[in-house]
Amino acid sequence: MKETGKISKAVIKRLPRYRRYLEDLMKKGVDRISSNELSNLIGYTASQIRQDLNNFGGFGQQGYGYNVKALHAEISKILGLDKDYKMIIVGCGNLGQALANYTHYYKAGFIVCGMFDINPRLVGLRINDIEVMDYSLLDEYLEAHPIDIGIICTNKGSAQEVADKLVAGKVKGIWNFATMDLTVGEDVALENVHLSDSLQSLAYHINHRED
Amino acid sequence: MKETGKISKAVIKRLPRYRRYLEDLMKKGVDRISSNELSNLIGYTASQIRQDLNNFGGFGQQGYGYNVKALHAEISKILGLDKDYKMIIVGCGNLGQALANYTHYYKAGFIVCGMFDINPRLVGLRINDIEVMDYSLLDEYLEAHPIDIGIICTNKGSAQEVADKLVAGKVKGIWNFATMDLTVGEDVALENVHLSDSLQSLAYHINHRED
DNA sequence: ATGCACACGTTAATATCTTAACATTTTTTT
DNA sequence: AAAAAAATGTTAAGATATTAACGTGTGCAT
Repeated sequence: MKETGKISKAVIKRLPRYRRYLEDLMKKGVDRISSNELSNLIGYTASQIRQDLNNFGGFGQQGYGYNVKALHAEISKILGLDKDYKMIIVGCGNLGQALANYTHYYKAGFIVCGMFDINPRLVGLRINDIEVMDYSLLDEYLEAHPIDIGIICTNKGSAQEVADKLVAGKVKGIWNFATMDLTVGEDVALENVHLSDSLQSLAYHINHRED
Repeated sequence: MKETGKISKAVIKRLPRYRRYLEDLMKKGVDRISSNELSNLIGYTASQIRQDLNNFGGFGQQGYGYNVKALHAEISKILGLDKDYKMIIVGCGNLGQALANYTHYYKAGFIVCGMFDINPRLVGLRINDIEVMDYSLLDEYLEAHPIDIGIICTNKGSAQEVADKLVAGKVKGIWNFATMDLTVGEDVALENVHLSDSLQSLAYHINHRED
């Protein structure tokens, strides 16, 4: 693989999408594909596809195109999907519970190891075979179990405190669903899913459809 | 308000974030704020903030700054949050159910009017006071009830079919949670929440934290 | 009342991202 | 076997987006 200099975030955001289409193609038994054909499927220009992929190395072959299976494997590796990730969920309301199931079903490699909540009614519950533990046990749990990803599904009032605990507990990344921007150290990856923002964007576009 | 030419999507994505911070400021009783102070809070450059806001009109005043309450109201209006949106949810698994509650609690103005599922075990259930109807009734429901937003929480195999029904039923926008890119007409707004893509991005960033 | 500092709106410059063009290599066809 | 077609990697051009610079109007202090 080519020396990865500084890859822009826009490129990274596109990689999972490439991967999805390649997966579909694999399932259909397609062996090879050109940037032009991919362009027709995905909707990015062929030029952009070649440009994107070339950030990481020359995966294709002139006159031939790309080997679907090999490219899928390369992208998976770039994204780090050849590894496993241990995750915990903090905040076990509807969304937290949904994610506990979601990740279980859809994403091998992302393993929910524990769940935490402050609500006594939820503590002790088993969701998708994972026990909900009391929030006060979070610190010591993190000390005893190395965790890669912390998922925050609390209300916004608690989110930063939870993030601080996760960072102190040496998680490598945080997946944040709280309606709030978190401050974490440089060495912790942060991915926000602001559902509320997303819905508001949708509202805007609904009102400006003729533009 | 200024004539809205063609506003870039990046700007729109930032508006809800501005709005959130302004809401916090309102709650704290702050009356006025400068682009510099906002910059320190939000993390965008002051220049970008002025640039963004100026796309829609001159909301500030030289030597003074912006009136927090007025700016909040303006942004709300731009986003279309001065209106109500009737929504239905198709696919009532964990995620669909979570959203039924989520939107209820957190977003006045976004009203879940109906829920649909193909699973007989879910049909008839009441979630957050909304009855889950059989999926086969979707078409006639949409004919009888004008709906603004359709939320797709099905698996990817059904997502395009559902989208087609929603479009035929004259929804104005689709909020898509299925792991799939949908094709809809030009006159329908589409907002994707690809959780799986998001998690994969996070994985990438976890593995490239020193860059 | 006058001057100074503040801070917007706007124009200009810079940086980034996307698209197009092309030279080269491989495959396919005649 | 030779020529034509296909399709990459890469360089160049064009388009967007971000940041900086600046002129001007407003408020506050002396």
